[in-house]
Amino acid sequence: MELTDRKKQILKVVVESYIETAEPVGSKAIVEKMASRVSSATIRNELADLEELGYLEKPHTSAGRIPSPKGYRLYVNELMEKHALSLTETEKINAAMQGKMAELDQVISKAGQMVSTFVDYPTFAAADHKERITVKRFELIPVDDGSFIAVVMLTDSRVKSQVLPLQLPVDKEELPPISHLLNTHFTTITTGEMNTRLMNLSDQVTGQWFLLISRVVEYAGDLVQEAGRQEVYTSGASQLLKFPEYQDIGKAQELMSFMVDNKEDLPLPQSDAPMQILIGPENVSAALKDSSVVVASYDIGDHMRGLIGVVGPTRMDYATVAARLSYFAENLTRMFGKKQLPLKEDDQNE
Amino acid sequence: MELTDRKKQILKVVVESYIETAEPVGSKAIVEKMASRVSSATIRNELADLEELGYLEKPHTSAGRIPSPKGYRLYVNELMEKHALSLTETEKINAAMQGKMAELDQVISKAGQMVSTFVDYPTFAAADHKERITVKRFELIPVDDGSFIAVVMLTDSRVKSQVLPLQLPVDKEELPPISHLLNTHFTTITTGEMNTRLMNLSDQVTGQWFLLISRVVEYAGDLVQEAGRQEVYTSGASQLLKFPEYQDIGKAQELMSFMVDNKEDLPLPQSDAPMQILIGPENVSAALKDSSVVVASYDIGDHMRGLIGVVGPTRMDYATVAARLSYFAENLTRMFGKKQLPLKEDDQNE
DNA sequence: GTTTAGCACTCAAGGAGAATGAGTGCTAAT
DNA sequence: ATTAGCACTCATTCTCCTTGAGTGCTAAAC
Repeated sequence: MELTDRKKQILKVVVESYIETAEPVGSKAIVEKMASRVSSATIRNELADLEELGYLEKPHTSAGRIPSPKGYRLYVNELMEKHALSLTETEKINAAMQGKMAELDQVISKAGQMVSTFVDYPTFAAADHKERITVKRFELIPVDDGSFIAVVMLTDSRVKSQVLPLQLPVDKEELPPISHLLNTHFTTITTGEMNTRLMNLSDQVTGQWFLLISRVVEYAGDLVQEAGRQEVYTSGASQLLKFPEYQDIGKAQELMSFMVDNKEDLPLPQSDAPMQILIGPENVSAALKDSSVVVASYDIGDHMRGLIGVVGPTRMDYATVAARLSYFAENLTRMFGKKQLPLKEDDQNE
Repeated sequence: MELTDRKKQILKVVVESYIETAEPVGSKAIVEKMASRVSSATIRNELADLEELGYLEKPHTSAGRIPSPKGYRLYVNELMEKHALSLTETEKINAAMQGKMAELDQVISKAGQMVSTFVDYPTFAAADHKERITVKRFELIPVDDGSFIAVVMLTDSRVKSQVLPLQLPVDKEELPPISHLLNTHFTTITTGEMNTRLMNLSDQVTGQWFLLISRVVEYAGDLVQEAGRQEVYTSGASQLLKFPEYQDIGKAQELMSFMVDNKEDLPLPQSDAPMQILIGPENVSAALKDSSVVVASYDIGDHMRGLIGVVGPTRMDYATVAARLSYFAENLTRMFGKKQLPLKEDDQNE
């Protein structure tokens, strides 16, 4: 059987109507929304065909039709009209993005928050490192006899610091040579290598030095570890509850517990394309089997990619969400992608 | 009318039964759980009295009784038996607390998480500063011609740092005197005062210096501002959905949106006492009018107090929650309260 | 060979009673 | 003061019925 233009037209009407109302769509309703004047009986014949082809489903015999995941897929691929943003919409987005997204750590989560409020769906946000993060530079600052500050700069230009206390007093004069040693031997390597080098060092320096160095290396190791771990932020999760498909508390709780309490376990889709739409069962995660996700990615500096996913029922308003999300992602890349901003200045080729 | 011992006894049975089952409690069920052998008719008379006194309520004429907020209050104040933790419970808590709570920033949120998983209710966590936080020390580290690292140590011993880029190149030699200037003029003062001093400085130093200093002061100002702002963390919010009282999606969403998306707006109860129970309408926040909160506080260092609140329906298991929470809070104070740990070493009396 | 009118059929949703049963309040006897 | 007993209330559940939206099929019309 063939998928005629009229069948596609009908499928489009069904999808869009169902997205709007969450109610099964009947033949009569379709007639009214169609350009060409045909009778409801004709539509019914076409609907039967579309169902046989797998694009539509019936909740029960005497209900209208709802789109199947395959139906949504066709809609998204071929039928959906690229929704252009209105001037007021772009203005609102631009205004929102003016805000203070200076701190790199905050960019990712803030971006997710903004998208969530703007598309009216829950979102998750994360960042992918293209390369492994290591320590780029150490610096030690004396505080008093019993403690000092360790400053650790990572390859992604983030700088972390903490007061580290010591059992033994340390001479201020000794800190510069120690940090020199750290910089020459403990940068650009993995935590594993750090530990081996630390072991090798144990009989080459005084116990005093060794103690201090191992404290710093431990701290740096934690940082590298933590930086490598994918931090996932979510925003607007409570909006899920407003959708009729999550009125069933069981369904709601399943997804909700992922979104708010087990963000780490959310399997993030790989993002080769700038934008990707995952419909229902296309999601790997079982918790998302009845939901859809629209994911976009954007550049952060030269070595990181931010990821924003919009989560909703399969009946999500793909056209609007996709339009707004991609506009956001493009602007984020524009703002943070190049190494022009306060965020980033890798000078590895020095 | 008087509140006899038997009435109290009955009230206790009603509260505990209702906490367990979430079903109105009838006179017959009460008889079975009472020590003294009386008939259900007698209980009914007593129940009528208790209702008249405002301790109980009826959902409708032919249902059993449920406790009113006043009833819960009496229960919590007088009737509740202090639930002692079993050995396995304390062991589990102790084991959980061994974990890595080293980073001060993480202590607060981690504490909330642990309590949530341990009491099986959602929690919020925050920290209260007893004193205003200001900058304790500045340090500037050269990176390259175009940028430097600003290290800012706050009075609560947290150290924050960031790469700050500059338009003009800066001589490494100039950084020490600049940080000396910052340390003598911009520590221990409010952001407002920082700005006035910055203004005064404008015609006393070169434009070069001024630019650099104002970048640092701006950064420090943001930090102080941010440190002053109450950060609120929540954990386990999705557990709310498992309680029958939040099966009504409207109710659930109201509280949920506070817990996951507007944490900042959660009005935190003041914590003079080490532990406080707020029942239903005793909560100031309208969103919590039908819920109860058990709050405990613990010391972090000498100048901070952590706050953990357990959120649940008014039908919350006060005895168990209170016991576990207070055990946690005491241990947290033991772990972080004194200035012995990696966290804290204020030497203001030096 | 489409298209359409017409009709029988299906089935969820909603409403009206009726039965059930848990629970009450009251009264009169203990 | 307590209790047995009884009439009463009312949410819940079930059944039965109606309604109406929607379908599939057939036979005629285009």
